[in-house]
Amino acid sequence: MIGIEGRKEGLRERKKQRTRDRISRAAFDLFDRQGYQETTIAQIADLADVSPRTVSSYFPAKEDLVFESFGPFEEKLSEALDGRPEGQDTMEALRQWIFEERKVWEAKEEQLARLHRLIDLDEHLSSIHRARIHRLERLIAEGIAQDLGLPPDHVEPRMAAAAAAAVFDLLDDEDRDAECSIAGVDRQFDLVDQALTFVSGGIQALRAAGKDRDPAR
Amino acid sequence: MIGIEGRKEGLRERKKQRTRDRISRAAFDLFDRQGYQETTIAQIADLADVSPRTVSSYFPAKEDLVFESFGPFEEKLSEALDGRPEGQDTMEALRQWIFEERKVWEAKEEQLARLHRLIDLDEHLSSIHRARIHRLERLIAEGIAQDLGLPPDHVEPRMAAAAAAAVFDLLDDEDRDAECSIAGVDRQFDLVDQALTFVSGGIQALRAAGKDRDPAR
DNA sequence: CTGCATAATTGCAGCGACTGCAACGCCGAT
DNA sequence: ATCGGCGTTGCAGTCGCTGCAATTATGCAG
Repeated sequence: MIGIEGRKEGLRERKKQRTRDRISRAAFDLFDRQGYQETTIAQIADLADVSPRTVSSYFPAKEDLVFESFGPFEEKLSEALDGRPEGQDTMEALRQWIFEERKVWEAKEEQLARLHRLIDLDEHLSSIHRARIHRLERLIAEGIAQDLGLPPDHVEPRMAAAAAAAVFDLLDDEDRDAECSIAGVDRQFDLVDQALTFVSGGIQALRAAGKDRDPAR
Repeated sequence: MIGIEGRKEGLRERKKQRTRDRISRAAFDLFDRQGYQETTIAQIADLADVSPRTVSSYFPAKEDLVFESFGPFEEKLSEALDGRPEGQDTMEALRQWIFEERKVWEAKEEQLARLHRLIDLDEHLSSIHRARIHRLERLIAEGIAQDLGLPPDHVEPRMAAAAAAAVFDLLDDEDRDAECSIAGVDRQFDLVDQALTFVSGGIQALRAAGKDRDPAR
């Protein structure tokens, strides 16, 4: 059945990928032109030259067409935080991770801008986007709680994580304003740095000040 | 045509309200028993003894059945922040508002707990919930930005607002663990106090430290 | 009490997203 | 060339939701 296990898994796979791309492309084309809600699966199928059933089988939910483009965000952050070097705190790991990912984001800059504009325009998409960011926030909260030796649902780690997770919104906003791309990238760098420093400072202060109060929770 | 304009608008209104309640009750009954997704509009209609069409006309979206129970949250917070006394900062206004609302929440404690458990169990509901909280966050961010004399999309106000908005999650968690209701209420008080103090401290520190750096954005 | 204007409720037809199932056709390993 | 399996498709059906038009209930004027 299988020749060499580790083979490129051949022509079939590639064709499948191309179909997936065609569908995705068609979708964004229509989304940009008519909006998300206004675009039907049937239209996408037409433009991609496949049957509607096929679209649904590649992308079980219409939203998947949009959010797949972000890539496996959560997993990546999770790995980055889990695999951080001994002694490095979560905030620093987060900062580093963002600067790593920056390269990827720059490459997809234009696409990301489109994406965010799309999401902003649709309430349903916005909701999902919020939920996704919240999941990142939870990861960060876990990390910080660990750093501070507190239970993961403790107050401060969660406040700090919320603040930290807000950098993603900041970055998203930069994407949205596509024109800023001149000095944009460097400003993003500054922004993140500033923001995360802010939060770290908060955590420090907290660590010192919060000791005399018995921990809630 | 109209007798006394300012009348209680009478019996019709009351009946309508009762119908709305019946539908809502039926819905929660089924949601609790079978889950949100698993419950169909038709079932709700049956149990409430109305036609499916009627359910949809009272609650245009299925989710509305769930989130209406929260009341006009956003509007209330917005008013509270807008109408805060001269000289009082946003954080303090928020704190006060939460302590005001606490009475209302206590009254609906059990219902809120059900609500949160329901929301946690369903991805779609969770998304919407996140979006709702995010809207509160934006209100807070605006307020803080005003306090600090910064544009509303500036870094620090948003970080601080994110942290502040996280108190809602804290409160929600308390609701979720319905058993804690013994010391629960007071602990909520403590929690909020602690949390908001934390954020306020952050803002103070920020105000002092951030002055020498030119404002990003 | 009667009739009437208005409002609430309903049924119906239809759209769009999505799913399970079964058939069909094409790729590629043998 | 053949055959097994996978990608693709069509079909039928479910569910949420909407617009429209008919029907029923309600409250008020006379």
